[in-house]
Amino acid sequence: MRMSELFAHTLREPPGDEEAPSARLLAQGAFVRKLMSGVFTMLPLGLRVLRKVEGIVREEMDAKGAQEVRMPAILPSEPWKISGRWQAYAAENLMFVLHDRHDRELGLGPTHEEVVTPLVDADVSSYRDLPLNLYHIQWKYRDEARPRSGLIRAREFLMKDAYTFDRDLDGLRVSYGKMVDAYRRIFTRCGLDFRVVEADPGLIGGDVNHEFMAPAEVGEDLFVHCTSCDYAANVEAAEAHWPKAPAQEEPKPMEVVPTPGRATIEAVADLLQVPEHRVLKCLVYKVKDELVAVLLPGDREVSENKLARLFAPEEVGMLTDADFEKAGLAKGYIGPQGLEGVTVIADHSIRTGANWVAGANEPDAHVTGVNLDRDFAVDRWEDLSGVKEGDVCPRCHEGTLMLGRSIEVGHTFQLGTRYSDPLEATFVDEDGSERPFLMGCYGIGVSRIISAVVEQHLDEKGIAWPRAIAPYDVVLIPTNMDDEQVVAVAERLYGELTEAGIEVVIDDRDERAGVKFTDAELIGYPVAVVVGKRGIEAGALEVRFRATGDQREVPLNDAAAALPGLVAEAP
RNA sequence: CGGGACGUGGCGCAGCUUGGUAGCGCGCAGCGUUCGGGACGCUGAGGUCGCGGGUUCAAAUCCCGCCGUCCCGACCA
Repeated sequence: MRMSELFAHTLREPPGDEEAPSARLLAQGAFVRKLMSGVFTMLPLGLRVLRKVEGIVREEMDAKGAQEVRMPAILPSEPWKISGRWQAYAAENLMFVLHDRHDRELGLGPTHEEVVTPLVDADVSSYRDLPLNLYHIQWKYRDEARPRSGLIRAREFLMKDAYTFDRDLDGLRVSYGKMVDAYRRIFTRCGLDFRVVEADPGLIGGDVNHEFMAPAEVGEDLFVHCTSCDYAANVEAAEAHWPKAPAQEEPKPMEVVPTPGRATIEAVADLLQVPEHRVLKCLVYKVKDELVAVLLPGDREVSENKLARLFAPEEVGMLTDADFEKAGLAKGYIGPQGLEGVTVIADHSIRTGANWVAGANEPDAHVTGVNLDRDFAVDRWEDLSGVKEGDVCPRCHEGTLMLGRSIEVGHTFQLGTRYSDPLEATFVDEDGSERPFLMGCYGIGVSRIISAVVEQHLDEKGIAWPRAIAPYDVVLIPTNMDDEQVVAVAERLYGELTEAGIEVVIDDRDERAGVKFTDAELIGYPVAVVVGKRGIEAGALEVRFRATGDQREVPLNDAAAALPGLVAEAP
C-alpha cells in the first residue's frame, strides 16, 4: 500500500472528546472515527486490525471443530419474550427496538441465544448429531446506559459468539473445556496479557462461567487474584474465605449497654473500644413483602451481587424509613436476637465468632456477649461477603488477594438448559427419550480486543502493535522523495517485499523524514525500514523494531532476502 | 437515570468574568526556499460561535429550555 493513497489522516493532536489512552490513539492514528457515542467507523487501518483479530478467532474456533454460520442482526421479538429476556433487556433499555412495515416488533441483536436455539432445535433431532458447536462473528447492538472508552464499551460492536449443544453434562464439560482452551490460544496470539477469572453470570444466566480479563487501567471490571496460587475472580463473584477451625471463647452473658447516637459500626466500636470485626453487622432488606436480615462481621461489606443472586429473579430492596417504622425496627440498632418475622441469613464468616456486640433492637442501645445459637438463630448460611484486597485466598488459604482493573475480552458460560427448556429445544436420546440440549455459550469482544491490546501496547509515541494483529508488518520510509536513488531503492524493495508476501506500506508522501517517523511510531507498524541517502552511501538499510526500540543495519544488496526473516522476529 | 465538565472554520484551543470589529496554532490551496525526527516565507479559501427562545439599541459573551460529547456513579454478555 502507498501511504500517499491510503485513507489514513493522522491527527497532530489527540481528539478532544476521548479520554481513554486507547481511544485517543486509535483516533489519532486514523484507525477509527466516532460517528456518535459508542458507534464508530472503522477506517482502513482499523479494519485491517479487526480482520486480523477475526482471522485468529476463526482459525482457533475452526481448529476446535466449531462451524461458522452467520445469524442476522435483525431479530424477531417472540423467542425473546419466551425466554424472558425481551422484558429483561427492555427493563435495562438495552435493546434497540424496531418496527417493520407491518408494525411487527423487531430488535437489533444484543446476543443470539434466542436465534441459535430454535435453529438447532429445528435441524437437530437426534443425539447422533451431537455434540454441535456453531459460531458466528456478527455486529451486536446494545443501547448501553453509558458507552465508554471508545471501543471498550460501544453500542455497536463486533462479537464472536459460539454455542455448543450436548447430550449431557459430561459432554457440555468437554465442549466447554475446548472453548476455554481456544480462548487462551486466541488471546495469547493477539498479544494480550490476560487472566481467566470466575465470574457473575449476569443477564445471560447459567451457572459455571469464566471471564477472560485483560488487565488495564481503564478497565471497567475489578478482579482479585491470589498472590500464591492461580485463583482469580471478578469481585462481583469472588468467594470470601473464612477460617474453618475457630478459636472458641467462653460465652459471656448478654449485657445491654447504652450507645446513644452510635448508629454505625465505627461509632459503636469506637465507644466500646472493640475492634470492628467484633461488632455484628445486621442489615435488613426486603424481598417482595418479606424481610431478610443479613449478618456479617462489622468490618465486612455485603456483596449486593451475591445477595441479589440468592433471590433472583426477585428484587432485593433497601428498607425505607417507613418500612423500618412499620416493622418496628430500630434503624442502626438492629440485632439478630429475637427478631420476629424476619429470615436471618448469615455469612459464613460469623460462624466462628463469639461474644458479639449487636444492636439491642431499641434506639440508642447495643448488647454485648451475644452468641450464636444461645441468643440468636440463623435460617440460612451463605457466602455474602464482599471481597477486598488483602483478604486470605479462598482456595489455597495461603496467599492474599490483590485487586486489579481489567477489560473483559471474553466470557464463557455453561448454560445447561437455561434456553433449551423455555424454548423447548430438544433431541431424542439413545434410549428414545426426549431431552433438552445442554448448552454452552462463548463470547469474545472482537472489536474490544483492539482497544485492550492498545491499552497494553502503547507508549508516549503511540501504539506498538503485536505483529499478529498489526495493520501491516512493515513501513518502508524513503527519507527524501526528491532523491532519485533513495526513491528507486525504496520502490524496488517495496516490490520485492510485497512479492515475498510481506504486508508493507511505503510512505511515499512528499513529507519530511520527521513526519514519516512520527506517523510510523504513532500508527505502530512492528517494523520500519528506513531508506536514506546516508544508508545507501554506506550500502545499508536501517531496520527498526517498534516494540523494543531495537535498530539494526542490513546490507543493501541482501535486504530483500534478509528482511522476511527479520520481520518474523518482530514480537 | 443522578453528579460534573465541555460544545467557537476540518482538527486542537483562546475570547465569555466586565455585552459592541470573531481570534491563535495546525491542517487545506497557490508560489518559492528547505529536506534523516512534526521546516520556513509570502499569498489565499474557509466560521448559522451546538439548537431554540428571552433580556438588550446591541449577545459567542447575560438568562431559560433543549440537544450533543466526555468523565464519575447507577447499570452492564
